[in-house]
Amino acid sequence: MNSQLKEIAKKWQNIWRETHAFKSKEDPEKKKFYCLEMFPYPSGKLHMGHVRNYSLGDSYARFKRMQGYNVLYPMGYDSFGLPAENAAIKHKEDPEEWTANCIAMMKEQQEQLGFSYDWDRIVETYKPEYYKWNQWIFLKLYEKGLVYRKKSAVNWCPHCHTVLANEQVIDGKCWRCHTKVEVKHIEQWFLKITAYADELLKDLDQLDWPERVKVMQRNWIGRSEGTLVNFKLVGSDKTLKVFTTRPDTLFGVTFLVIAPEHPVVQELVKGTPKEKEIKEFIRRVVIEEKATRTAEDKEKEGIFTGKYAINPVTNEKIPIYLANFVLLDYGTGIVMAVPTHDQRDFEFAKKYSIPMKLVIQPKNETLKIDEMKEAYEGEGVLINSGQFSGMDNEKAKEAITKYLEEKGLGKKTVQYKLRDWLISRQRYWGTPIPMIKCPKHGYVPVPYDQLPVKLPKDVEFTGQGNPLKTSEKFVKTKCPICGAEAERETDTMDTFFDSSWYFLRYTSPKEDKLPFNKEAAKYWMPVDQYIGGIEHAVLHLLYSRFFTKALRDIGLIDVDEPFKRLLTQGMVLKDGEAMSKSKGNVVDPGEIIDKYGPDTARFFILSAASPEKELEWSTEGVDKVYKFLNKLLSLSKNNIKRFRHEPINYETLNSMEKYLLSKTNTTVKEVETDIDSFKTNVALLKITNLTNELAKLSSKINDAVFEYTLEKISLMAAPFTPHLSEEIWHDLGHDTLISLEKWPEINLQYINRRIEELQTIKDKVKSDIINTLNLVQRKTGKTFSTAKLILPKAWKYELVSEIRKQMSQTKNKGEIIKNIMNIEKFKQSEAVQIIQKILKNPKVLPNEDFSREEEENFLNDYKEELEKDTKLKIIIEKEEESEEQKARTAMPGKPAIVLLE
RNA sequence: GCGGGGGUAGCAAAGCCUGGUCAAAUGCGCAGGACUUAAGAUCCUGUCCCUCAGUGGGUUCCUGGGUUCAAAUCCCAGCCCCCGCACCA
Repeated sequence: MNSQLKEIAKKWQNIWRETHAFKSKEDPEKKKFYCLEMFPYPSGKLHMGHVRNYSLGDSYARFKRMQGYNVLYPMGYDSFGLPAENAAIKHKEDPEEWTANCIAMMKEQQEQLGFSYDWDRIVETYKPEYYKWNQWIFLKLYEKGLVYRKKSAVNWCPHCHTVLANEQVIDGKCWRCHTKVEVKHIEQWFLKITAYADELLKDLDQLDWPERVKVMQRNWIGRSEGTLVNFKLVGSDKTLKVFTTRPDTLFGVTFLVIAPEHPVVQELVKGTPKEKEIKEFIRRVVIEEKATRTAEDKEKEGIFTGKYAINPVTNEKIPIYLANFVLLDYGTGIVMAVPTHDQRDFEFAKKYSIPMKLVIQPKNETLKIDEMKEAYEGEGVLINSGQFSGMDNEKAKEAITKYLEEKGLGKKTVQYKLRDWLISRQRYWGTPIPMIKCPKHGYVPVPYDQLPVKLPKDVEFTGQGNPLKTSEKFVKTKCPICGAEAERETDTMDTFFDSSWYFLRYTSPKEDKLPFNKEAAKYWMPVDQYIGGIEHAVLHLLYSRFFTKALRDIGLIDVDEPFKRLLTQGMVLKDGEAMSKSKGNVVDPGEIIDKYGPDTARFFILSAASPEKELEWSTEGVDKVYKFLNKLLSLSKNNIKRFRHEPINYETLNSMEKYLLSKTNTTVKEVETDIDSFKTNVALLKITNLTNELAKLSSKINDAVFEYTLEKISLMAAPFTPHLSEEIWHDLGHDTLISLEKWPEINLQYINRRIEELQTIKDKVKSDIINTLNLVQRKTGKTFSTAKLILPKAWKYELVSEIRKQMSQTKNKGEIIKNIMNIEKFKQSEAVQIIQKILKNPKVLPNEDFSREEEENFLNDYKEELEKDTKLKIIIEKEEESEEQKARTAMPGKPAIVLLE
């Protein structure tokens, strides 16, 4: 018994493998469904986060398959990256071997869990057959002008010995090793993601993604509309361009501030008496790390350049400062300062005693410069603003911009926070950037027919510098244009390049003419359901969107967005904390599978919490699931003789059988919608409930109904516990695979809400009898042998129906009472009580029309069971119209109970 | 500061969109019972307060208002918590 679930799992996994059950191919006749999880970095071992991710994806893929979709559900490995290289440095291992090993181990665990991947489509990014196409895409992007080289201040991680993209710096620290990043000024390769800024922003609206992910991307792209204003430099014909979102405050500008490292500064101060002092300031500010410089509490520091500019609308001469808070890479790196209406400018002006000018007056108060303790950033009416005075400030934004445009002093413009994507990495284990540096021709792309540029094997891993540089064979090459001695680029690509299009490769993983087959991609794309962690909200998920748009413009695909629907799954916790080695609270999936088998692990991780929420790992919970699954299995194993495939004759069924049929069908219906909307935990709960009902009623129902119900349960459970379901399906006498079966259709004729309702009344009656018995025996010391159940008077049933009718017609309480009082057959004094009870607490009003006979029949069917459970003789009686009843009879739907000695 | 998500019984967690079978699913914990030589497992029952042999009454779903015959659910205001972004001009 103990290992039965495990054995079953192995058995069916083998059968799936041998029959290629989950092989997928394009079929224009069928509706496709592309279900995908973020592919893992192959660390060698699965963790619970993986298990959760893939269990969610697999159950969904299986579900869609059962719904009749042609499902693409692949798996691969994001297998370039630092761990392999670090292993090479530390243990002298070959990164390629190391990686292949890790993949093999990981794949084995995934297979043990029974995920229904089409393994023939495996994609491994470290293989030349894959990264060749990275290089191909790089060159295409280069042709499109989307790749360029630029010297700039970049983030350098001293621990990883490489540069990082902006997206990979979190709180001034490296996303991988959490080392503080440093600033370096070097020339690097960039991808022009900013060319798609507007589209990346706009298309977010059409995505079925969690709102917070969309918000994070919106923030990251950071679009702001504003105005570019030209300020003339005094004593020169140069102009300084300034970006502002507040052109309405232009008349209040009393100084300009420039980022210290702005190139124009050198020019500005050259040969002036202040030159030395300013250069000192720049050095001090710029050398400081980026992180501390942009910290919120950083003291605002500045220095006067000795130069002046002209405010284009007032023609006033205003001083030019440098300050540490102005960022070179946002806007133009030059800011116009309005101390009265910007808090930062206000503080700066106070500190350096720069004059202020009020240009916006709020409606409810009157500001005076001398009394201001902080800047006024709200709305108001313009003052001291020439022809614009008196205008509402929001209107003035447009009016002043228009004025500037007419006079050639500025123009409307849009700014983004999004920066271009720096993809150079000074590490070995990545895709070589296919460029060659010729002394004569500069950087020259490697011709397409020379791809792939393979990673050399003759490199040294010292932990210092880029290992690629140590391979002479790799570095030394010829210029493709002139044939002269030239050097290969030794930078490799950011691994996020690999993961930005891998989902396309799955559609035709063996294609060798292009990165992927256009027709296949056209059929399968976009990914209908994508599942992964929130941590990629602005990394992988943004880059992939960019690639999709770029590849569309290259003409390879015709979709705008890669991932239609996204689920970000919650973390798996232990004792309220994330599992981590340092905390020693890691639960190893391998051990769990080994102990309980894959179905238990899958079922638990899917049922313990809703998918997007955090999940608390619980050993007791796993035990419970294990017991439950064993119970389900024995429900099949112990009843195999009952599976005789006899048709159900509805008319002859007893109440319990009818109840079970009804419950089964409503469950099928509900579970289907629950799974579709990823209420996986709720779906499993309902399946569990039905199974428990079946187990409870097992001996009281006929074989046909038993078989019917178990079959539906096995089908509903198939996406979650596929091995167990296959086994039951097999026990039931089918020779097909349940994994490839259709989702059960519901039989509306079997659905009878009334009978389900009565079932709950029956349970209630039983507990009422038992409770009453216990209580009365304790209090009176008497023993009882008989319980009389008294069904309320017939007219009460009619009364309830009448009240329902009235309530559907009017909402006026008084009117309802009056109408009913006019009906003579109801006993007025009691009727009023009932009506008032119902109106006060409408839940006592049953949904369906009641009939006393129906209820009586139902209770009679259960009489035997009640007698057994309560050890009392049960008498069911009707409360007669004339009879003076001692027991105050309950509302219809629930009989009164009288105990007899 | 901007934006997103939340606050439900001892705990965890459904319900809220689509108001009424909601004193509120389910799980854990706790209590009682059945079975058992016993333990375990399993099953049943109870678990806001009061009362009663049963119908019942009272007070609950962050706080305060509102809409409605009827609010955990809809609307308004406030408090608190979590997350993302942020010297962005």
